[in-house]
Amino acid sequence: MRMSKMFSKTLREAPSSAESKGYEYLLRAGFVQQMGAGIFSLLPLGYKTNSKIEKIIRDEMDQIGGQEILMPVVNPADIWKETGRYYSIDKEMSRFNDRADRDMVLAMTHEEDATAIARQEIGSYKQLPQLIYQIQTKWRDDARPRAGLIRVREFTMKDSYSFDKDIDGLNEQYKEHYSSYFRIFSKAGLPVIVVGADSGMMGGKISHEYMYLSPIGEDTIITCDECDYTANRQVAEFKKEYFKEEEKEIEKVLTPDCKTIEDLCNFLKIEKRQTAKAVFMVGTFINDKTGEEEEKLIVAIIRGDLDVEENKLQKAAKANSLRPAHEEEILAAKMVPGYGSAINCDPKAIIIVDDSVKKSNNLVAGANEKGYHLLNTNYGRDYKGIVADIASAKAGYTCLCGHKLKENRGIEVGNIFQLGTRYSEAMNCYFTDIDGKKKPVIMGSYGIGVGRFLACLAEEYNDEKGLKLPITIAPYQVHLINLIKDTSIGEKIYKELSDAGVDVLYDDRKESPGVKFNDADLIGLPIRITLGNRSVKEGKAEVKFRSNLDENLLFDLDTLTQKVIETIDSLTKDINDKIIHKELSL
RNA sequence: CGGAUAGUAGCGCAGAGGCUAGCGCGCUUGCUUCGGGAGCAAGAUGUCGGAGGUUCAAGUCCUCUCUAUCCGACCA
Repeated sequence: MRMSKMFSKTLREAPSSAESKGYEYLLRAGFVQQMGAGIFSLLPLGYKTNSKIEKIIRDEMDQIGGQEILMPVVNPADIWKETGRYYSIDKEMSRFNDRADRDMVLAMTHEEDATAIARQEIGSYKQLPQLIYQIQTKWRDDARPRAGLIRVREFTMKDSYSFDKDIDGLNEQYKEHYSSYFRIFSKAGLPVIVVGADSGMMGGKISHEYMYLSPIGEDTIITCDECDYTANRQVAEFKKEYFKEEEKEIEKVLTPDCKTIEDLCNFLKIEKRQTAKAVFMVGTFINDKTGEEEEKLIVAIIRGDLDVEENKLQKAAKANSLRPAHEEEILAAKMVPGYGSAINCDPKAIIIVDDSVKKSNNLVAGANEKGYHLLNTNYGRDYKGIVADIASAKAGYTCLCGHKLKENRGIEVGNIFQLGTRYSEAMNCYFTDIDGKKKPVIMGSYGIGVGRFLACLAEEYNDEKGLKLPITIAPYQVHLINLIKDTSIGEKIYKELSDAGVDVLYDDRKESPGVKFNDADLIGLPIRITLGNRSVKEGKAEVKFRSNLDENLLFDLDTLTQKVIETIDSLTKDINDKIIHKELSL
């Protein structure tokens, strides 16, 4: 490609909307352009990179037996009504009516589609296992897109769907994806860690997320260096210490102005772990069949030294969504904010008790009366509820193995889910097994956000001058800069390299050297060849690596193409040598 | 959806009642220059986000609205 003909231009200053380095460079180098909130176009450089990422993904998916298909973005709402997600997913899924007033949706994921396709094609165990995948546009009307390409509304996703006759088959395909994803990310040079995850609205059981660790990430990942435990905070477990003593009688005490646990502890001169606090939420419960919504007050009781993890709470309460309760709602259920507990509350409220509370006793809790608390409250004796782990893990807490946990921010670039029969049963996707019986197909679904993948690479590979993407995914392998007025040598080398199959970006513009070097730094192609009078006079070209601009090599012009190909091979080999082979045992 | 900020030339910004809206970069033409964002000269570019209103006079004040960004709620 000749830079003189290139569609996009580079920007000297960052557009004001760019707040992360990676995103700033993607904009300035002309990889992407924003169209609206969370809506982007990929310009030629961005699209070339995107295509290289997709190729790595396709190769890997094909390798584990995937067959590429393409499903529609626009779906009849019927299939989404079959699984109930038409009702359970809120505004994030966009809906409209077609000319005949039929309900339509923009598919935000394709479990429904994949299942609808599979039920047509699969009838016998002899056809299983199967794996289909697609790389396709998703629209998710996120309430708040942010951070450039990290959280967008329209994006490209690789999603694959596995179909098996039994759990062993599912486990097999799940493990294949587990390993395959590591190879995909490492081939592109993106460091990721895998974490145990919440299966969220997918509704399955086992699931993992692939996280790129970055301070701009929106997920919190809990890890243990000692036993390699890693989990999204939404599901992370930790070891709680319990304190049991002889059970004492409940006792009401005056505790003026003690609306927070801190005030209460200072006033009573006790530790936070000796208290039980109540957190009030309102959960929405949706009937999958009718779409009817119902709201119920949820009271979460947790020991004062811990915090509630809303995701865990939502699961324990089996709620569709949660929001903080308003004061009136709390009062209506006979509880008092600031002095609340589950004791003598409205029986219609759902009480979820963290196991820390069940296993401790004689805790100080609210008396549901302004200015009063109760000493020595005990779960079981004084109130009952659903016991679950609803506590949020934090750095410094103790891992189940006994060591200290750490926390990091991360960006989810991929996920794998075991769906089981959630979709096949709901959508009547059955096969006849060897024993002649009809059984639901067992499914898994596996996603990679392609645009987010690119965004993460841009975050990972940059410096104060611009991008420096790895050779496996950089839009071009070589940046050829001609500084000589007589362009004949530049033209000759450009042709030689191109003919030899090298991906070259040739700066043939009539620009000053400074402009050319700065643009080359910004776009950051891995290998830079500079043709200048100094070296060309001696029959040589200068070669630099974007990853280390201080080192300057001289290659003979006669053998340049050959040497460049060798260099490309060696850079590629460096990355391939670092491909992570990791297996999951289930 | 709540809170905050911002919309003026392709990009970054100034102009905060006064008559013809500016600066830097970029863009166009010419000459010179040619190894780290060149110099000189001559140019072009705006419905001041939109709609209403106040005023003799509105980028400038008021109302409404749209859009974007950030914080939060939310997030397969």
